[in-house]
This record gives sequence, structure tokens and C-alpha cells, in this order.
Amino acid sequence: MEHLPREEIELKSLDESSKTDHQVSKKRKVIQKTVVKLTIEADTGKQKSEGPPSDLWSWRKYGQKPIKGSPYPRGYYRCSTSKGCSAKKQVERCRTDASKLIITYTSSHNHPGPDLLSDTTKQPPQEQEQQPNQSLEAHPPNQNQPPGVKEEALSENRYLQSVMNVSEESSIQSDHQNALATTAGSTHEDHLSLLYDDPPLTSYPNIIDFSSPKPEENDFFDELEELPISSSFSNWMRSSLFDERVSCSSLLV
DNA sequence: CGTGTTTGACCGGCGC
DNA sequence: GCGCCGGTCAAACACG
Repeated sequence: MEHLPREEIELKSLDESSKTDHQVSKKRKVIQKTVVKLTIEADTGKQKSEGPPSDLWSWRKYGQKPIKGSPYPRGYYRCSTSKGCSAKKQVERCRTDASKLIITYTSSHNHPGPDLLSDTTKQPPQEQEQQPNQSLEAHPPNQNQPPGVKEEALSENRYLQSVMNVSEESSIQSDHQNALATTAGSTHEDHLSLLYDDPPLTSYPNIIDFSSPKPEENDFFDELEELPISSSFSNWMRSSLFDERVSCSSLLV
């Protein structure tokens, strides 16, 4: 019983019932996702195809599907660090640029990061399965991301520009990308306002611009820093993402 | 033997 | 209602 189908079901139903304010009748579950784009540079040898980028979590692949419109399949991974952990990620290649990986994190880890597990007294997972609702909608999925991604990984995978909290399907992200790729010269915010023009959802997808102190950023990192190990991670995120964000804007044109 | 990957089948949501 | 598609399951397999 390695999978927890029951938990999945609970998550789904809770999710649907919890969005009554939107009245999205039986629509797809609105789960907050975090999309991370990264570029594979020196890779191609090591990371075969869409091999999982190395973070310190251990991920177990549970599926792979060819995606319509994309020549590359999408891999489905689940956190195997802790059995009760519902954190998942999807790894796919950018359909327009094979050197870019799009990693979509869903749900959140409900246990301390692997590095902490190894050297400090394990912090008790805060009552797993307890508030799937909250953990899904209130926290960025990557809350416990490793503060120190291996330097190998950093040299090979360069985190690109955006960590987005997306409340809709990843197709948005794809369209988004296309738009980004076709409209050069303006800021990400501009693109966003273009793309997310119409639906003013409460869980409005926000892009994190690491170069400017926007409220979204602060919120994002505030949440991050509430967590045990996240401050170091957020520092890492800030620096690496900021760095890469700059180069990415030129990459995406 | 434990852990992770592969892969076909299955299921549910959504559009027509 | 039907078919398509994305996401998940689970058995078989590979590897250390």
C-alpha cells in the first residue's frame, strides 16, 4: 500500500467542496501549483530526456504520459521521502524548446526536508492528512524545498525565471510560454496582465519577480519563511532565481 | 530484499 | 452519450 488512493480521493472531494465561493460547478479541481522552469545546459548526457532534476527530495515516478501537442512525454512523480507525503510533481519538456524543463509541483510536503531528516532531530510532521485543504491552497507546494540544491544540479539545471502559483491547468502555463516567447521586450508582469486578463480569481496566479520587491514576493517568501528550513531555501531561491531570471528573459525571446 | 522505473490499463473530467 | 485526454494505479521489471 504504497499509494494512498484514499487520501487522494479525500483531497479531491475536499477541494471541490471547498471552492464553493467560486461556484465552479464540478469543474476541475483548483489546486495551487507551482511551476518551475529550468534550463538544462550541460546536461543532455546526464539527464536523459526528462529525467527528474536533482533536488534533495526523493521522488518516485508513478507514471508517464505523452501529452497532446507536445513531442515529449510528461512524467509524474510523487514524494517518496515520507509515506504520507502527498507532494507531487510533473516534469515535462517545453514543447518549443527541448532544453527547458517545466516542473509543476502540486500539493505540499508534510514533513521536514530530507537534509533535516538526516541531521537534526526529526521534526514531527505536522499531522499529516490533517488539513489537505489548507496545505493545498494556502502554502506554496515547495515549502520545504532543499536549501542547498547540489552544485552539480545548479550548474546543470539553471532555474529560469519564474516560480508561479497557478490555480488552473498547466495549459495556461504553456500558452503563457508561447506568449512569452512571442512577445519580446516587455516585463513578465505585462505578459501576465495580458494572459490573465479576464478571470480575476481569488487565487490569482502570480508570478514572482525576484528583482523587485513586490508584495507577491513578500507573501510568497513570508510563507516560505514560516517553515523550518525555508529561510535558507528562500535565500537560495532568491539568489538563484534572480540570477536565472535575468538570463531567461533573453532566452525566452 | 528494498527501492525505484516502466508501461499498459483504468478512471474521471470535459468538450462536442 | 461518446470520445478524447490527463492523471493515477499497479504489476512486472531493473538495479544496488
